[in-house]
Amino acid sequence: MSDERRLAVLRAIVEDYVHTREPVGSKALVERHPFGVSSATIRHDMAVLEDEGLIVQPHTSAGRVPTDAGYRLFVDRLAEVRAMSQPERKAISGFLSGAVDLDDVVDRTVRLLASLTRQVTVVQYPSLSRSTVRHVELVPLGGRRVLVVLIAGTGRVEQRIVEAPGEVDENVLSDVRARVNVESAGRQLTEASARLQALPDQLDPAHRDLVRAVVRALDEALVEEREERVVLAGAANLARFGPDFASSIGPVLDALEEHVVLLRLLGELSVDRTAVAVRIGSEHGHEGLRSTSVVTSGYGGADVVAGLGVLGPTRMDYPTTMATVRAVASYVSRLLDG
Amino acid sequence: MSDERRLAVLRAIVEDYVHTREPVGSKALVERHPFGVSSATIRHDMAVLEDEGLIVQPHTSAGRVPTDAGYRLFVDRLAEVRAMSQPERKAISGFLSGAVDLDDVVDRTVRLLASLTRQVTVVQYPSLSRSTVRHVELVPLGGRRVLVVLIAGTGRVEQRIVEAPGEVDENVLSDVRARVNVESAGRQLTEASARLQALPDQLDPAHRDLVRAVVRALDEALVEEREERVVLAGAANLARFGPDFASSIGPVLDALEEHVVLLRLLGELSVDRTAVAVRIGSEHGHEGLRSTSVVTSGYGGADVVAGLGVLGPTRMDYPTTMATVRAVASYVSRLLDG
DNA sequence: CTTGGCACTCAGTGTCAGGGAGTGCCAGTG
DNA sequence: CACTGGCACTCCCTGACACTGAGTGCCAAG
Repeated sequence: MSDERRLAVLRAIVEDYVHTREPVGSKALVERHPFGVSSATIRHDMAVLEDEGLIVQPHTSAGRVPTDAGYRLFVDRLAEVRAMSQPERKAISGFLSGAVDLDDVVDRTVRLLASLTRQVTVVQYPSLSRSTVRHVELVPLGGRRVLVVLIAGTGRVEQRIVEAPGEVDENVLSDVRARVNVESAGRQLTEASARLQALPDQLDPAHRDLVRAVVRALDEALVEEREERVVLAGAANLARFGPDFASSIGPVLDALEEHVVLLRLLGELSVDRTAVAVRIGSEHGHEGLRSTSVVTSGYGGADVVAGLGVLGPTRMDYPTTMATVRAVASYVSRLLDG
Repeated sequence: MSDERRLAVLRAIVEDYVHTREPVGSKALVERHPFGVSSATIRHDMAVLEDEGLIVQPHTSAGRVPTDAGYRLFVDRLAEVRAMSQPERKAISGFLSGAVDLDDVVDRTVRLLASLTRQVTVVQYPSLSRSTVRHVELVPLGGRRVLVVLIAGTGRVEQRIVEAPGEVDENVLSDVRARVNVESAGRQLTEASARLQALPDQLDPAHRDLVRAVVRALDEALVEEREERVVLAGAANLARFGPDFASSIGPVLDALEEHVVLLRLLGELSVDRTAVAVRIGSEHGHEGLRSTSVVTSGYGGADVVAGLGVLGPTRMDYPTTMATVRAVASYVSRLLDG
């Protein structure tokens, strides 16, 4: 049993299919690859591979196409990780280092990934969890409404509107603002949250309700880490995936609007969170994304704080995509660390 | 010359075509509409309408389809503006009033519009121009870098990173922060910008360079009004526009990624900026959007500060779309005003 | 101005045959 | 035992062809 050659055949099928987008047959295969055996032999190997569930034929008398399992084996054992060339690395770091603020970093990252991979890309905003509180601002909006603005150590900003129980007095607000900042500024978010819990009781009972409202809003923003935002780019590439993909385009667009789904995909990272993770076709268990694969990685300095990734047809160039995702994630991390 | 009936024929063609998505012929037309004349007569009317460039036939022996000019005339003179029903109004205001902050208002608005119209929707973030400065925060990021955060009266936040000429001293920064806020807080953006221009000269020469850098960054954020952000929703609806639209989907997705294009569309509002504006097919002069129409409106309180809109195939239900856009814009305005 | 009649055009559909690519199986060979 | 060449078979794809149906333009008559 030439186990070796059978895997080489699988690799060749994957590579050819990714390249031509058409089912690959035994004859074409021996012509393009120097196996040193005849097409009949390859046919036999292919039959075995099909028995193992690694390839299928769309219909009798057509070539073979890799299954999800086939791609999985390819990614795990056959793919040679392509190294990025020097100019590519240069281009990545150059483009990213031009960013002026956090929004811009995220924005540039997602666009860069999209243009490098020509696929759909997703970048998650860095999460607050490991971050510190830089400043808290309270802005009276007139009437009973107060805008609470939290500036985190990363530069990220959380906003929230609060209804006070009664008319808001500017002096009271100043007092509360000072107290809140004393308790939270410079501290880890979780610690700040704990300290703020105790704050209402230390204040003039008359303003307790207002303080409670403010604290609750802040606390929610801190602990819940709600509004985990993601940014998308390259949706236009969907149209370029080819006519065989056209039927899936609707469901995929649906999924892309469901940011919750995307966050889940980015959240389920591998054990080593900075490693590149690949989920193929039905592996990620979302109906609308059955014929797409997702390549993700964590990024963000010493503590990994967020994920980014690429989404494309299962028939994608895994080695290149994985290399690109890894390179971009590493550069963004370095940038945020510095 | 029964000018009257000819227009009625055009209206019927537009309505039927929007409904059936198929070229409409004279026979089908007289069956569905009580013109009181025969199909031959309608045929004659249609010939005239075609001469006037209001309708065309995709190929000989097919029904007629409205041209951009036909839709234009329909929108300008034939469409009866549909009123929103009571439950609809209730649903709109109910959904919008649940918003907790500005981000949430924009987010809910764009989703609401998308689900009501089942088309692609765009909402522009409220612009700063008429707004005031609420607070300016300076955050040392270590080394020579300083994060400048501008909180505007609307609750909008602008961020920017500045390289100081030398190591940043926390005390100096506090001083600058105080001065900047004195000069700008509570003032109109333009006025604040003017005042800040003069600030560097009033300070200790030793810190002038730092101050200049900060002021320049602030000023840019104020005057340039860069990063006019837009939010999208309903891109998935593109796939539902039907197979005849499938060929345009790529270019349209391209255009949607070019936020500059969208901003231009939202910016070119009508004379009365709160009125609903419609641009049909090639009217808006963007190649990729040749077969789409855009329905927009300004929104945002006493001073109109931003735009929102709907993008769909030229073959869209204009009366309903226009009514929806108008209603949503008016509710958001009211919400932001209150 | 309207109408019914008529000839014409053309997209869409269904059928059919031929070509091509690919497969599975089998008997033979080193 | 692995590999090979040969062969019959299956099924997609394409082009040709005819047919149908919807729609048109034109015209002579009401």
